[in-house]
Amino acid sequence: MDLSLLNSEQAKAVLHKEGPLLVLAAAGTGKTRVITYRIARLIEEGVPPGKILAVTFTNKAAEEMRQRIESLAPGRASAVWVHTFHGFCAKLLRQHYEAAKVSRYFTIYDQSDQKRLISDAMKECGFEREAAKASMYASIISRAKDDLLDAGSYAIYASTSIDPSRKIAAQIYSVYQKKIESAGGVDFGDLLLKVCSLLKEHPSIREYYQDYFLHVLVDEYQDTNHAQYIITKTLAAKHKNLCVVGDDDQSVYSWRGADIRNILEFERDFKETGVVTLEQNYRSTKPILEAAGRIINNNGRRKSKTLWTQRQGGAAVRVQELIDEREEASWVVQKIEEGKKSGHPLSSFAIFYRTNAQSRSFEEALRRAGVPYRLIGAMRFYQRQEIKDALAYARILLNPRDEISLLRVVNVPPRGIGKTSLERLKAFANARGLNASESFRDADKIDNLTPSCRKSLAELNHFFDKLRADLPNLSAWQAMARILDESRYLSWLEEESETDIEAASRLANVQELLSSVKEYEERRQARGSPLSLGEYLEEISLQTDRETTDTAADSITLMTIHLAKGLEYPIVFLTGLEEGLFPIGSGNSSKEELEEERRLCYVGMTRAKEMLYLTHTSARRVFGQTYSNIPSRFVMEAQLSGELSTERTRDYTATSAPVVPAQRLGTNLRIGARVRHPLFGVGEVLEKSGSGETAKALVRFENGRSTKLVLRYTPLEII
DNA sequence: CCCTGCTAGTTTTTT
DNA sequence: ACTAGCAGGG
Repeated sequence: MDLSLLNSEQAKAVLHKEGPLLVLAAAGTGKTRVITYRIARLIEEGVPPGKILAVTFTNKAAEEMRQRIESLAPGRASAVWVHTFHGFCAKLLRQHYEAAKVSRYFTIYDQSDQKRLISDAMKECGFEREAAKASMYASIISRAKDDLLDAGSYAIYASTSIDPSRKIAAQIYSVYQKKIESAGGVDFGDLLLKVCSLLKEHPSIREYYQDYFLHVLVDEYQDTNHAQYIITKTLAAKHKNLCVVGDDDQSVYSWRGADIRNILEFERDFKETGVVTLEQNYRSTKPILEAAGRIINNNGRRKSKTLWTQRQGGAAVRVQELIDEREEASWVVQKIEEGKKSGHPLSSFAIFYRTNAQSRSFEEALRRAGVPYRLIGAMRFYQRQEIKDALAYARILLNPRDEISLLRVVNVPPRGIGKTSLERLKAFANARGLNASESFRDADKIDNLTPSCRKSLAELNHFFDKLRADLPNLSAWQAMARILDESRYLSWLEEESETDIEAASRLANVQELLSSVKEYEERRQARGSPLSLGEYLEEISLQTDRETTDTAADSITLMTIHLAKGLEYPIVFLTGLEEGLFPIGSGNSSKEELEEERRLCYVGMTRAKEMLYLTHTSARRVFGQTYSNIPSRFVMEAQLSGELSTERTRDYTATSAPVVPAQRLGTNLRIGARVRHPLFGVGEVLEKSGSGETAKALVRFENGRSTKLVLRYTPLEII
């Protein structure tokens, strides 16, 4: 192996022999290179590839790592265990389903399935009126699982809490857990939690894996949650060859349970840890690194690192203020067109934003200008209704107890099985202590069903039985094709498409799903074994987005900053740098939350290789209402000189409070009053609504434009 | 049981 | 501003 491509610190990490190793790899310092070289080196030294476990967070990262190992150690990469945490856990649970007390053919429920089930659980507990809070409870339950609190432990914890909502959460958690288990399902948190209990309660299994994995490597260690920490620690306990790579400055997933302490305290947790710090950046120009560095320096709790580069020169980071999000978008598009003229391919541009909603104005501007773009994330392929419908059929075939999926498609296409019939089915099931799926086949015994409904249920049952019987002889694609055909889902969409454009696009998506199954199948066949429907589902239920295979077309990229982590682009636009948007929710956010926003900003900036633009607007429409914004404190922290907008002289910390105190203006403002807005000019108040913080006024301005303004956020002046 | 008009939530980030 | 989910009538 050629080590000459590594700098001395990288080489130190690659060549580190036995014992724990912490690699603090700042942005763009060759983190993936270190981890893949290290694996290749281990293989070269005689470690069997099959006894190396490398864990990543995203499927994309896992795929990339596998490819890079393959190129360094040809023919041996496939034996290395390269997985996401969740993928690894799913594999273990299938392997040890009995010991883990899960159904052999368990279904992995994503967060939308989870939310549905939680709403059901809430109804059952009598919290119907709080249905809107399902996502809140979903997140409470998920965080509890990340912290390894099962329903029982959470109830104990809740009983000592003074917060009454904890007790409600505990009740919902317990009912939810019963439901998901009866449906033979696991959610993302369960994957981790159940593996932890498996390893804890079965010493023989634990010792087997502790023995088995000679080396454990974890990428993006700063994003691990407590459960992942325990899994890692347990697996590496015997050989103590644990190598973690990460950057505390890029920890941006605390809302998902990530605990930054895992990386900050690694040296304390694992005795005699080797520490390597990578600070030489190979990605960005000096001005970009310096600006990013000045910003991240405002964070208190971090392992101090300073990015540096040997590269000389580089264009200054540019800040641009725009009137509103429309102007922001057209300015960015204009810059892209200029860049294209001077020879940059479209693939070298990326637009980043804090929230998905911001993508819309960019999409509109790009479409208007005829610039091709790729939107990453937003409406994920596998989360689309029609895709979930199609997959629900497949899930039921494999896991007949899967109630969620059954209820999802039982009347799609319409089969005359409505709410009332389903209620009766559920009641019938409940009386027998079963879930709806389990008593579904006994439909003929259920009272009060209409004959047509009874007939539909019987037909559906027959359809499932027939396909289940044939399933062992079918490949994933054959199975999917038959499912979509025989369930009449496809022909139904075809019919609908004639009158409904949305159905047409859903049909196109389902057809795309079919071709993507085919693709998977062919890729797998190349490796020698056929792909079963079960294996296909396993792969994609942990996949949030289908990797875009058609990268051939030259296009620019749009995505949230979170999704941008780990990527790089020559020219980056970091947009919407406004107080309240980025950092988001300013005012009432804690110091920790603000520091996470700052890390996110740092992540976004350090994606740029050649040129970085920061934009902010003075007014932005949110929820259909115009808010007036001040530039993000991050703009000031970057201390950029030159082309900075005039706002630079403002005292940001002092003005991060609302521009106009609502109380004063809210009470003084009369209908008919003449007001002045810095952007829209002079106008007249037509209506007032709301009170206190939500007080709004409808103002017609002299340019003819009428806008409802939230007084708290609008710098209106009475004249 | 299906359709239509209303209401309420949505926009923080995702394995 | 937009939409998904729901209540109430056909």
